[in-house]
Amino acid sequence: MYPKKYEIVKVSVDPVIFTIQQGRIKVLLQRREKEPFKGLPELPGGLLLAHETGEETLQRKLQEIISDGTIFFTQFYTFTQPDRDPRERTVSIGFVALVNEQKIKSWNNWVDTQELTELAFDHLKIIQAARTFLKENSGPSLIRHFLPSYFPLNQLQEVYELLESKKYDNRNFRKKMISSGLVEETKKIEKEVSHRPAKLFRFV
Amino acid sequence: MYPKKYEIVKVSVDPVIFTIQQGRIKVLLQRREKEPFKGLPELPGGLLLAHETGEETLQRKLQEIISDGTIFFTQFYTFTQPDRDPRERTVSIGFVALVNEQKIKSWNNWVDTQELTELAFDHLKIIQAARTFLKENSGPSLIRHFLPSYFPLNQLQEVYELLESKKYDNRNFRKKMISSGLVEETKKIEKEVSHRPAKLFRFV
DNA sequence: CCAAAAGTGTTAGTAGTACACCCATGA
DNA sequence: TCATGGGTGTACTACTAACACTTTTGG
Repeated sequence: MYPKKYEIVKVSVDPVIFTIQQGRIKVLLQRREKEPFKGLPELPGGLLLAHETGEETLQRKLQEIISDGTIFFTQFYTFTQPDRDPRERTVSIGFVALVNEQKIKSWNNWVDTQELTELAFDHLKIIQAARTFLKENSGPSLIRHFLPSYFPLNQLQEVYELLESKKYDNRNFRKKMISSGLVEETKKIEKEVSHRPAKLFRFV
Repeated sequence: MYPKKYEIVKVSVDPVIFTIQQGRIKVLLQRREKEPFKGLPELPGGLLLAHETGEETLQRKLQEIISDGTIFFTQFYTFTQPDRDPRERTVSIGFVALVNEQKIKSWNNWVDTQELTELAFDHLKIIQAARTFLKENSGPSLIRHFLPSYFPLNQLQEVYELLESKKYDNRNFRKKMISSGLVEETKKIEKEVSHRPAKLFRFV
């Protein structure tokens, strides 16, 4: 059987960074500066350096991009198609990262997931896989990262509805959330809105 | 910022192959033939070859080991600790694979997950992560792979109880399974048992 | 006839679903 | 006073949970 040709590869870390703004799910992309795929949008990933775990590489990349080290992320799949990078073989560890919109300064590079066009490499496929992961794992432990610390219940409902592509009855949703014990009412209320201000809740 | 030292690594695929026998969860290990960790048990993994996806590498390994190409498997996590292989950097893509006991010819290399001793590399950690994955994702789509095509409902219940470490009420469990529409009664019955033979069910 | 595991029904409680109107605020 | 989104209760249905005895087979 031997000898076999063991593949020596580079490893990249590709974060699909999601946020929700104005009822739309958006991802952060950057414009690719080099060939191949020069000029096309790509995920803001990077290669693994010596002595770094994948999680550390990601953390370093997130600092460069968002300069806020407290972003939630989790691995979801590793992409190994031999020809996914035309130059040399690169395995990509896919991460999902979640940011709430208040942490975002500029909306320049955020693209609606429903309006994605041609992307570099297999990044479209990676984003779709990330979106599927998000849908299949929607639950308080992920969803909370889309929201600020204090939020109205209706905003929480909107996030659920978006991620799961379904509607909830407002009264039943509220009852369930409150009785679940995962969220609690606070004394804060919404401000500067031209309608009845909402009570703000937080995760316990 | 540049130049940076991009890490060039090998990629291995490490399957945690589970089965259930005599009410115990077991994993397949092999004895390591080379240094480092010579003589210790290890996962039956292998390195990625040129032109292979991780899934193809795994398929090839499974053929070598079990000679039955119809084994269910799924990725669960990629391990990137820089020093996890003391020789050279190796990233490991962890897979969970599930086999039903009837496909197993020899029980030589199967070890009870509760009796694991010192293993090569970080393979103990990988097995524990796989076990957690299994617990968190227990459901018909995974559990069915532990069972033969035709099985008694009580055996299905045992599998659930083992993986989730909890007990179900026998009557309620049966009602739920049958009314779920995921399993159906067949005309086959258990044979050569010294007690009332069970009706056999199958997944639809 | 004994041992061993298979199989079965009813009731009470809990959780989910459907549904329509009034409330508080700013403009 | 109007427009906008916030906030509430009740009745019905469906699922979950608790619980003990009879049945079928081989030895």
